[in-house]
Amino acid sequence: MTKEIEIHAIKRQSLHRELVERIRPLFISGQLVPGEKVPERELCSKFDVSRTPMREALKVLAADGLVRLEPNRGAWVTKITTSEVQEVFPILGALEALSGELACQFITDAEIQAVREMHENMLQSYRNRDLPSYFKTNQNIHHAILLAARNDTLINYCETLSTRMQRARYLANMTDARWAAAVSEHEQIIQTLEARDGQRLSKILLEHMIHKQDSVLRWLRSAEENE
Amino acid sequence: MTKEIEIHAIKRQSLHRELVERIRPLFISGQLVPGEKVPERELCSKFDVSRTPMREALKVLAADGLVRLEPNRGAWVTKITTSEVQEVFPILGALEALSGELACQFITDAEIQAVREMHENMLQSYRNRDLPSYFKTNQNIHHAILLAARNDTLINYCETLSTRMQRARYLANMTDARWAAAVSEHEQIIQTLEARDGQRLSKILLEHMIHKQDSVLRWLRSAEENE
DNA sequence: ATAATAGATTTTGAATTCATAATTAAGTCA
DNA sequence: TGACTTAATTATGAATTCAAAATCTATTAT
Repeated sequence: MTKEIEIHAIKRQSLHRELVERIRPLFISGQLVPGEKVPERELCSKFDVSRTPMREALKVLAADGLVRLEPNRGAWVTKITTSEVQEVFPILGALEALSGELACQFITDAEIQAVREMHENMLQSYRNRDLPSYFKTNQNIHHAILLAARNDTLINYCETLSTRMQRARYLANMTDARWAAAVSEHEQIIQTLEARDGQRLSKILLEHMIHKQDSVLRWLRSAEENE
Repeated sequence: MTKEIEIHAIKRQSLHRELVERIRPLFISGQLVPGEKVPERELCSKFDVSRTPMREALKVLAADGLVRLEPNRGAWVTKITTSEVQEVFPILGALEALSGELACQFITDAEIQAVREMHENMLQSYRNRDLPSYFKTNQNIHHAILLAARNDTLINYCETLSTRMQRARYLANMTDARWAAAVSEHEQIIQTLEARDGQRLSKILLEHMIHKQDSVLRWLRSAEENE
């Protein structure tokens, strides 16, 4: 029996694209801090590229709202403001609601199974009070549902907005009660996904997002106090 | 009585930003045709800029999905495919629904009045069977509602997606029955806005968007036949 | 004639260069 | 000392340059 050889088109990357992909995580990891200047020259030497592709990448990141370009004064990491949070979360809520609706239509049984397993892992992280691990698995679950929506544009939009909001590390500020509530919300999410009840899933995801927004706003307020 | 002098900060623009704003309309006006190559050099000489800011602008337009960058082969105007339409309209629907909901919260009486006037103008264009004028007023109405949502991020997203879809000039293909239905949907939209019924408005806008999607898909199918 | 190859030309991506704006440092005067 | 000027330095934005890739053209072989 001959096995079909899978041919993948050669994926050629331009430097600016590679840079965008490699700089984006720096916002989440905290290496690029909101309110501070983007060290263009430093990034160029770290990635060993000239200023041209780096500046192209910064233009794209600016279009995504991760940096702000001040004419003749360079690029600055955007701050997370109350008004930004109040703008972005409703959008993210509407889009996650849509992703839930679509996911229920298209997700395979195997994928549901995989999400259930992620959920069990997340529960374990919760029991261990392992916040970083909980956070990662949590994200993986949302990402899996998003993928199941089979809509690349939607994936892009959600990820861009998510990245903007993830820079607020609100989880560090989450109360025990809120954490417990989030876990129970997730149990609902999985059950509704298993039942493939799109309408209900979209509603739950929207509420989940509103709670996240509240957490972030609370975190913001406490962060503002401590400065 | 002394009148307060209004001071506006000096708005400095970078070339690439100016270029993005001036190139975007070329997609709607049809000067940049889906499937064709973006004539980089030609655009540079038309706008009298060097390739650097032009290429920066193209990177941003690519992030918006208006052009596709093929490594070492330049930029191409993205085609409007069935799958793209099926991806984008549901997103646009969700976001317009959100904008309707928010608009009902924030819109002023004066703004509602202005929308009502635009609507009357649109009715006149409809009676005159003046499609371009109808199209323009139609857009103005949607834009006014979007503005009333008081959410800049939402405005950006809706406009970007709208631009992508407007390149499909489906209106040329609209049947008389569909045109009449669209007008009556608009009458509902205005009434619901006047009643400030956010829930209902978001539902109507979503349905309106689904009908638009149908029109575009029909247009696409007929366009495919004629090639 | 058609297909294949080699060379010339053009286009692209990215590094470099250069003028200008912004910032910092040094100097001047009250 | 401290506010104000001015010069030096640095950073930024955009034009230019240059190597590599793609495309086009001419030539040769079948």
